[in-house]
This record gives sequence, C-alpha cells and structure tokens, in this order.
Amino acid sequence: MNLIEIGQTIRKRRKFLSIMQKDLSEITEISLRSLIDIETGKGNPTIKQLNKIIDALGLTLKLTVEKDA
Amino acid sequence: MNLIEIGQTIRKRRKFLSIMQKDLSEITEISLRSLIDIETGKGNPTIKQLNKIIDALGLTLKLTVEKDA
DNA sequence: TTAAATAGTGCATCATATTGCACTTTACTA
DNA sequence: TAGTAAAGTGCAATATGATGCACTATTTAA
Repeated sequence: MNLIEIGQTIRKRRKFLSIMQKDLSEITEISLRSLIDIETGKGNPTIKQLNKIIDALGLTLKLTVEKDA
Repeated sequence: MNLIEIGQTIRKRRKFLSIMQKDLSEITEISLRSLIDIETGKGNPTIKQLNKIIDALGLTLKLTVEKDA
C-alpha cells in the first residue's frame, strides 16, 4: 500500500460516496490543497491526517503481519 | 488503527524478530529517536516513514472499506 | 461549443515531523 | 547488586508536510 494506491483508494471511495474534494476538506478539516495532493499521490501525509480522511469516508486502516488476503 | 496501536504493532513485531531499535534504525534509515517516538505512540509519522518500517518488519498496510475482519 | 463546477498547480509561509546530541531510565545478566 | 545494554527524554536545528492564494486545466451540463 504505497502513496499512489492510498490516493486511489481514497478517491475511489470519495466518488462512490458522491462527495466533492471541497466537502471532504471541510468535513476532515484538511485543506483542499492537501487533499488533492494526497489523492494524486503527490503528498506524503501523516497518520493523523490519513486517519481523518479514513474516518470521514468509512475506510479502515490495518497493519498486520504479511500474509492472508 | 491509531498511532498507539500502530506503535504497539511495530514493537511487537520487532521483538518477535529479535531486533533492537538501533538495528531497525539502520535498516530503515530512520533515526533511532524517531523510531522510539513511533513505537511509544508519541510520533506522528508520514506514510513514507511508516512504509520503511513495514517493509523491514514484514508487515502489511491495508486500506479498505470498513467491514470484514 | 460555451459557461460553470470541480480538480490540479506554483509558490511563499507556517506548522510540525525528523534528526543528533547529551543525558536519564529501565532491563539484563554476570 | 554492580555493570552493561537497550530504551526513552529534552532540546535545538533542519527537513518537510500543511496551508492559502492566485491561477490553470479538466470535467460536466446547458
């Protein structure tokens, strides 16, 4: 799960929920500028920032031993 | 998966592999200081930093829609 | 097409993560 | 229980993420 994949996952989920970047920006209190960078894989967000987005979009972050599906 | 849980998961895995923080520091090219902060949940690392650790310890990061186990 | 809405960029500034160093604390073990 | 290794802390300096603004590009709808 690299920065590109994370950005893609976020964008895909956001669009599925029919939310604009600007709305997500207000919900998460992350700047529109940073959201764009994250979605396009150009940013390198901190866990705190990522968790705000994850919470808003109903996503889950998991850190496990390498294995399973 | 918050910062505390991430730190705990990393520490648990590092100990399972019998690696010292100093060794992991050299392998990942992350300062010992930062590693300590991350393991103790006091840091707020970027995805890049986290991925270095994940790779070194054979862990996996997943971002999925909230559901499943 | 054109117009409007949404998304993306360059740049400067501010906030904060990262680091090294000196030192303290905690865990091991001879 | 003294000595050593490993882990953790406070602080200052540096690197870099986060943000706002003005602007451009792309997408969508009339």
